[in-house]
Amino acid sequence: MSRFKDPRSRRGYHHGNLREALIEAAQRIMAEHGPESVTLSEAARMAGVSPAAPYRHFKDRSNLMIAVAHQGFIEFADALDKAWDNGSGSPLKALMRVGMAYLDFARNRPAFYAAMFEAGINHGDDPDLSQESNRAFGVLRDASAAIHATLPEDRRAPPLMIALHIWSFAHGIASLFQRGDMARRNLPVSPEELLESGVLIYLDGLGLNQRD
Amino acid sequence: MSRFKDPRSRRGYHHGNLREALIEAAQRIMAEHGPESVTLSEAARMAGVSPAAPYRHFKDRSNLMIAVAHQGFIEFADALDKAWDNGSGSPLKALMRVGMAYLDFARNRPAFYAAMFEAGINHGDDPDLSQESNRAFGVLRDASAAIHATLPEDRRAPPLMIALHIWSFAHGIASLFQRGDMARRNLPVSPEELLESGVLIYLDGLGLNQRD
DNA sequence: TGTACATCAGTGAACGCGCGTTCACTGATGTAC
DNA sequence: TGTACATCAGTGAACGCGCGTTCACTGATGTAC
Repeated sequence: MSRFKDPRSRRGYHHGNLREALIEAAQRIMAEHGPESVTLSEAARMAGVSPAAPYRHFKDRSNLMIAVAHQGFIEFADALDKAWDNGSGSPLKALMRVGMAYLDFARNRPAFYAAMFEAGINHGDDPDLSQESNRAFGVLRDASAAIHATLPEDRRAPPLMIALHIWSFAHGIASLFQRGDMARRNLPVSPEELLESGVLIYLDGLGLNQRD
Repeated sequence: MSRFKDPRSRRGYHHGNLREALIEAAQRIMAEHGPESVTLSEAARMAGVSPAAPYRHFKDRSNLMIAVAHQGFIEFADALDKAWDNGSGSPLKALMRVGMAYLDFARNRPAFYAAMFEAGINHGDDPDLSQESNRAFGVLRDASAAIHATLPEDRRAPPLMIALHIWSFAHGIASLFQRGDMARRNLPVSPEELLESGVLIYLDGLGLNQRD
């Protein structure tokens, strides 16, 4: 796969993997020069093909951006699911792993993160996109449901609400402190510590027995 | 002020208020066609001046975007401060007002919100910008300190940490559900209810007496 | 196993367009005296 | 109160550039027989 990243490694007339190479190129452009710098021409150049070639795979620029977001959600959902690991360990530990995976993704895949959440792409428009985004959220829902099952009944919030709370919290931390702008702010704690402490306080408020 | 929004209302050779008119125009372009569509030329056109005129006020396009973000943070800090209202009512009520103002701003000023948080502008680069952004966060810090003072001592978290938690939470909800992409998701609750319920659970975890 | 053919995934030249930016300029405004 | 002058904030024409997009084309690949 990585041999296609280098234009020089192309052999012959057909690229063989152009679609993926263009997504990869778009992602690199975003990471290095911001989302606004992504153009079909530049992506074609990086992939080592003529400027007309991308039109075999993408109708236009925005189509490419949607593909980047789609790929991002696939990897995002995979990462969350791997962290979840079918809830191994205690529900609390599993939930925390998912939260940390969320932060990791925002830090290590800033271009994907931007395409997914900040590029103004309408998730409803693309079924594939919303399917993957639902899969990612589904992991958080599972993790929340597992936590929910351990809570005292009189203080239970609906599991979906718990999932939305935690998703929002993780997303806020990731957006504010894990990338670009504010990441350099002098915080007294790391984003990871911020997430963990906040979630623990929140779960305390739901009556979680911390020794679970 | 609003008479400058309409190019036809210009009288004479000098615009008289071009800088503000360009910021206003950039904001409208962002709201209608996204951040990527903002160009100095288009902003000039909307303000009714020649494409060279903006260069009297902004070095380049990114300079204009920074000015938009700056103006956004001024209005954002003002809105939070007004909601805070010197902590009138109970600390809890005042904090909730600030949180709601955060969501209101994201909904009603999407162009500002995008310029402030999603346009990849480095806050550290512009002292004016970071000053206003600090002022906005300062309101949340004050509100958190007021809450902190009412908490039982054995469970107190540092007030700064409380502020960071609540900021992240509000920001996550605003980013995910209050604008564009996900705003149309079928949520069982409104963003406002989501914020309020989450904050109440969180403060419960800190031992807040809900009758305060 | 070879050949004919259809299909696919690229080429490369060309075009129109709008943006960013510069330039010498000019109309309007403010102020010293 | 008038006048001279400096300064400021615009004009409008021009340019180079790179992008998006189209077009007829061609090399490579796969498959029927």
